[in-house]
Amino acid sequence: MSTAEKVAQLMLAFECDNAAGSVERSVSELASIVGRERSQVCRMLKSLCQAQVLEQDPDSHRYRLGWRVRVLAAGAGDQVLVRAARPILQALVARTGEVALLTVQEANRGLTVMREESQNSLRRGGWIGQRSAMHFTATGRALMFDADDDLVKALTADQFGADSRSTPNAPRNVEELLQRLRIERRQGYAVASEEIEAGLTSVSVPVRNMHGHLLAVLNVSGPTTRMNDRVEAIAKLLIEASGAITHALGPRHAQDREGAHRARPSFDRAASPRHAVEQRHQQTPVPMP
Amino acid sequence: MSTAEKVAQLMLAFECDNAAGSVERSVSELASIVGRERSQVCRMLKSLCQAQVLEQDPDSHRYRLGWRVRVLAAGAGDQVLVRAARPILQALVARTGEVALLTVQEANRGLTVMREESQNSLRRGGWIGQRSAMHFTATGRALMFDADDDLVKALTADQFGADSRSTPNAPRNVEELLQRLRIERRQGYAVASEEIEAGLTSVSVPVRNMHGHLLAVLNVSGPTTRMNDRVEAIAKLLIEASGAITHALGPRHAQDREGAHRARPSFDRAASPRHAVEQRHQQTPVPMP
DNA sequence: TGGCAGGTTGCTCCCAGAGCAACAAGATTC
DNA sequence: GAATCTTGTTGCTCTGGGAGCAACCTGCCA
Repeated sequence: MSTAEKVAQLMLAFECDNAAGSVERSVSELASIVGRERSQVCRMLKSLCQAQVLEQDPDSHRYRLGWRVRVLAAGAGDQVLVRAARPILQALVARTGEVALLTVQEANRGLTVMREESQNSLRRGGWIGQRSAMHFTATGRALMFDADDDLVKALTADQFGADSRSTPNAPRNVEELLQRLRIERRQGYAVASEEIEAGLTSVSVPVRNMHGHLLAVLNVSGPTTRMNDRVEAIAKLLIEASGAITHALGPRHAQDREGAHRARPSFDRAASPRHAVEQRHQQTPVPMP
Repeated sequence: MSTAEKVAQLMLAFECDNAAGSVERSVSELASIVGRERSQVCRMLKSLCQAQVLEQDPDSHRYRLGWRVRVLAAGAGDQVLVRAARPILQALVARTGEVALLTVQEANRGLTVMREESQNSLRRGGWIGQRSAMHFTATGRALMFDADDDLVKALTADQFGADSRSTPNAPRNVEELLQRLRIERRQGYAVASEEIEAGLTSVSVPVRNMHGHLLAVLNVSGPTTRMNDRVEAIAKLLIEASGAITHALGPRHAQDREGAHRARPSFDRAASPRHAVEQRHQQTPVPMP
């Protein structure tokens, strides 16, 4: 492993792994996370402080990510998507009063990359950095709207049974999942109750570019009690919102890998890491409602 | 320079340096920015892609920051401050219809770390990652509200004349600046017209913790035509908002370095890099309005 | 077709990172 | 209060990985 990867690994050890956030880590803690010597980690941390990427609390000696990382992130990811999605997420929050999320695919998980909430919405329901399972979350299934059966199987192969947080509502096996996906594809949105936490319901729809390529998933989550009789209305809003993002992206955004148009920003989807699952989606441009 | 610093330097080369954003860079470009060999940079970039920190466009071969960086940033900086400030910035946007910013101090510059805008506000006026001069911007001067004259001189020593973007309204020398600061301290807020762009007016107030320690600056910017007769009203809103943040931070947030209270997150202010200017502020707890 | 720019890879040399041990300071335990 | 443990940090040595050069390949342009 190269030093650059080690540095990256060390920085990524600061990722929020829950909604609480507030990541401040000690040298020993980090050393055990990345599996390296304390001395090593200590020196590397000092270098990163030098570079203003990290900051160290003078009292507790613990480290955390500096402001510059926050600045960096403003330009991270697919900027066209980010800029198109932001106001639309805000509008969704304004109209529903619930939390709105944008999630991209990372290997065989969903990775939530954007969140907007209203001032009086509950501080619950998905956080930036949350990894979602593919089979028992609305977002995960919406990410698989364009996947053929084989790909669905590959993406969820190791997940059934593994993750115990699934509820009785969740599909028990691949067949149930495929059946559920067929229904949800037809209706154009996915729903899951008790997805992340008990009493939480979320509705998800895919976001596509103008070539029909699935880029991300748009999601609204709220307490089941508030959501129950609004699911369809919210789904309708979400589908409109998704279309609005597609429109805002413009025709020049990305294209299928096969397409030879020479547009500028044209990354696939999320990261495409060295993972067992090859993420080639079936290319079925779905007509925009 | 250690490899870790080089890696950091390379990542920081992706920082947005203007409002346009969209940072996608080629190997050669990056090599010239960090002043190193293309081959070197190329290998380092590949490692960072491996770690999913960067992504490479398969067509153009250019690199950009990945989604994981965006995720990282959600936990970067003073989390307590970030969480307290977010809803208050949103409220300011809602009430004024203009852009609201939060800026911390980084050496002898202001570094804007948070931005909220309304859907119909102009896409202008400060971006995340913007560096502000201390003397001819409202934000810069608000950052110096607690600084004594010597510190002000030190912070702005190399800036007069150097930055040609200053306008006729700007203080020409340290004396004028000090005079202006005295007035602005008394009224509790700083104003600057044509600060960032022509036709843009911005109003700034300091944000403090409950110990009176200056943490950041809150700012609202808009077109001069819309701002002109609202400056005082907006300043009043800003001062209230600043107080609300102070309140939201809670009594446990930080303390003066001298204070021996054992609270948890207690970093000084922004980054405190190896810079010529020692940033020790005069400790004059200013009563909260 | 030839030249050029830009991304990538091979190869060699030597510097910087790995590992160990030790030290200082604070926390914890007896 | 002494002993012990934990944790952050630094010295030192050795070797593996980063630096630098050159070459290769591809797409672009004249």
